[in-house]
Amino acid sequence: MKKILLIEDDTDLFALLKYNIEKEGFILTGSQTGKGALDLCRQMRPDLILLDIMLPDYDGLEICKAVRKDPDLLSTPIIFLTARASETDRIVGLELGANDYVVKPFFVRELIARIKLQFRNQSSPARVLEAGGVQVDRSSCQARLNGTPLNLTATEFRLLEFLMSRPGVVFSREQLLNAVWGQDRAITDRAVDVYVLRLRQKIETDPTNPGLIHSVRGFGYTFEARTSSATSAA
Amino acid sequence: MKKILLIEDDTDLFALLKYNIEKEGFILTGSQTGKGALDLCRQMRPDLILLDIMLPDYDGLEICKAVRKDPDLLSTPIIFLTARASETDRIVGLELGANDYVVKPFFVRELIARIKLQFRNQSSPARVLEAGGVQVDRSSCQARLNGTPLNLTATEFRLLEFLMSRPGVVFSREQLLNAVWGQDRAITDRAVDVYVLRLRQKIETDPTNPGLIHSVRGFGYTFEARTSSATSAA
DNA sequence: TGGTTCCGTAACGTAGCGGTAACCATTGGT
DNA sequence: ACCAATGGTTACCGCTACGTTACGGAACCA
Repeated sequence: MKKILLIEDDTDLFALLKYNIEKEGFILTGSQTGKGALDLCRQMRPDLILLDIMLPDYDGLEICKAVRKDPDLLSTPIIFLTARASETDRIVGLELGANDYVVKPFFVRELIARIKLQFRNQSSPARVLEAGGVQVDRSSCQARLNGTPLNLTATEFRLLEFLMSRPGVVFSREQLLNAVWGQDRAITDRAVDVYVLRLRQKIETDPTNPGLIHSVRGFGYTFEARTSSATSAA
Repeated sequence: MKKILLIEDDTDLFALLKYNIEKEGFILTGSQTGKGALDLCRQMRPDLILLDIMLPDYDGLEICKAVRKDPDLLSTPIIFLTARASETDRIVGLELGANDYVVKPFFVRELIARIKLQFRNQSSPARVLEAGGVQVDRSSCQARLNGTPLNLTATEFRLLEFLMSRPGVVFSREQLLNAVWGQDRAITDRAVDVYVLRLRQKIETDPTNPGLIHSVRGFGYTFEARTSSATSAA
């Protein structure tokens, strides 16, 4: 189930939210101080962050900024809890990457609705990915190359799916291990190389394809369907 | 500018929203009936849809469903305007692909904030630095000079990225070693010089460029895109 | 139990990156 | 004008990072 991180210093509100959110079936971890919040984030990798903007020791906006700078947490949705409506301008106006906010006092059901909204919208992006003649159907776990089915293994599929979910973005081996294999697995990063090789052999059979999975020396791998453009390494 | 489609039957509210939304610089087209709304959508391809859930002739939810089925409109964000808080459950609960909602009566500023939120979230946080014709894209680990890709090696890229992250700030060789190479590495500071040279060769090919990486004698290096102004050293 | 598929590691070859050293150019002080 | 110090430039070689192959174990199926 989805993991939610709640950062809120008010003990009463914290308890209230914890009770109600867990009642909805989410797993809630919380911090009542801003101090350890960021480390906690990196550790638990929440699916969503509820962030009080006014913390005794930290500004919530600072935590938000820090999260957006961390490549691993970058796409984690953040919902702000703010005390005054006037603060919404700051939240929205600045390029912080806030995904939503609620103004105190709010109905718990309102917050729950917005949490669910985030998860809905997250999963909405295309059940099927397509680029460079490769189609990945998330619901049937089937990949096709120009219509003909590819026989990918589970790991191959997840790797391809993850790479294709953000075309052009370079992922380090460690990021790929975390995303595809899971964080705790003790796995050599060279395993990534082997799987990239296997994927390449399966999806780049077509010689017209200029290459879809690109190595970026010193950084990692990226998926990109290039039309016929120039070289790129970096 | 962004085009917004407003579907709302209440004449007063329609006028109020039209006035305020256009004041924010958005282009607003509207329909007071649900009937032609879908065709209007296909025609104008709005960047966002504001959809009243209670229309005299149509259910707003039906329009939403239809939009989500149209491949061209599928990813257009929809914000619902709903009369009762109890309706939010339907909006969120069903797999309609609503992106957000506001409950009437609402503050106009609240709606405006949520509109902006949609547009912000759409474009994932800018991970690109730009100055003096040089663009550094952190997510793709690619640097470009006036659009044409530069072939930077990993170290070159990180050095350029770091220098450009704080334009005008002078960094000592030691600071650069710590930031780009890591703290523990035992490396001669002259290595920095070599990499600055290599960077210069790659990004200052254009003779119009007056120089982007500047040496500050006795101190270190700085990145600054100077128009044509005078130099200034410590 | 045997066979097959999948998974991850180990090992090897190679291209080119990375860092050093050495030399040259420039600056600045006296 | 001289010298010292700093920075620019070049060439060279070790070694890292990656591609690739082969192998052993685990899981699955019949």
